[in-house]
Amino acid sequence: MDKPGFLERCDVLCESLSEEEDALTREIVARVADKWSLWTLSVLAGASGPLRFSRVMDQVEGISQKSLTKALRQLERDGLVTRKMFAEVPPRVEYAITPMGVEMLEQVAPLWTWVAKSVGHFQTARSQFDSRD
Amino acid sequence: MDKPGFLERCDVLCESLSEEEDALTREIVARVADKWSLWTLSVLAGASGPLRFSRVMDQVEGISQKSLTKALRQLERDGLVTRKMFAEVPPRVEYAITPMGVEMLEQVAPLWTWVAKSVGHFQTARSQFDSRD
DNA sequence: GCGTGTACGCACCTGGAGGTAACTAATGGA
DNA sequence: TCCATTAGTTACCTCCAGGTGCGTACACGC
Repeated sequence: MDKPGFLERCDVLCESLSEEEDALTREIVARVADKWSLWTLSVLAGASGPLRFSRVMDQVEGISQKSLTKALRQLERDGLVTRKMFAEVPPRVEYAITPMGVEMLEQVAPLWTWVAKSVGHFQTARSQFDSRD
Repeated sequence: MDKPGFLERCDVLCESLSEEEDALTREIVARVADKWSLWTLSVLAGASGPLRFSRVMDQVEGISQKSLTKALRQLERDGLVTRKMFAEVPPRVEYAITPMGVEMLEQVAPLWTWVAKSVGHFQTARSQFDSRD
């Protein structure tokens, strides 16, 4: 079996990263699979401009206030989203995606579409496995 | 802000999936971020052939027996890995990556390398955020 | 006889993710 | 006067990932 392109590229890259950088890389990649982060980001990407907290919450169906707050904070901390507070009452806060956030989504898209396209393969693989003794 | 390519493609794809297929898609994507699954898969990809359980465990540094068993079972169930048992004592079991597993890694590679390449951006974004009042 | 090696399964423990519900502060409308 | 609104925060609870450690079956070399 040949060493696939994945390893050729990644081994080299990973060796050049410090332990701290490696941990951060894993953390960022992990965010892709987070239940809410990517969904939240894609809602902001799909909007025609900044969105208020409650507008985001409407579109990310099923999310709780607490989880949305947390997801947005993390995205903001990683520079994928901006947060703008207005000194009004009732409070108004607007969130927008950054160029970095857009770039991130673009990187995830091929993987996502491949999985969605291959969903049938996974279903049959699973049912085959499950119907064994 | 323009609707990025991610959504153009994914919205269409996601609408054509049943609720069950959509859940499965999310589950598979989540596996990418799993602490051990992808690492395990890449070890099998990098080997020149099938590997015994303990050989995999040597290379996936820090994993526990329990977690490796679980990761391999999931990968097998999803058709990304094959498991061959030999009726010997002491027991021998060999794991190998499937073509589907290789394909999966190839899809993940660009994302991973992009993140690793961008790790500096994330570091500065975080330290900026953290040094605010 | 006795330790060694193998690929687990099982029981127990811990931390973190994530849900619900209640509280907040100031304003404008009924 | 009373109430809804908004973007949180906090307390409380549950679930699950994942770690540790132990048991196991049996052939082999010493």
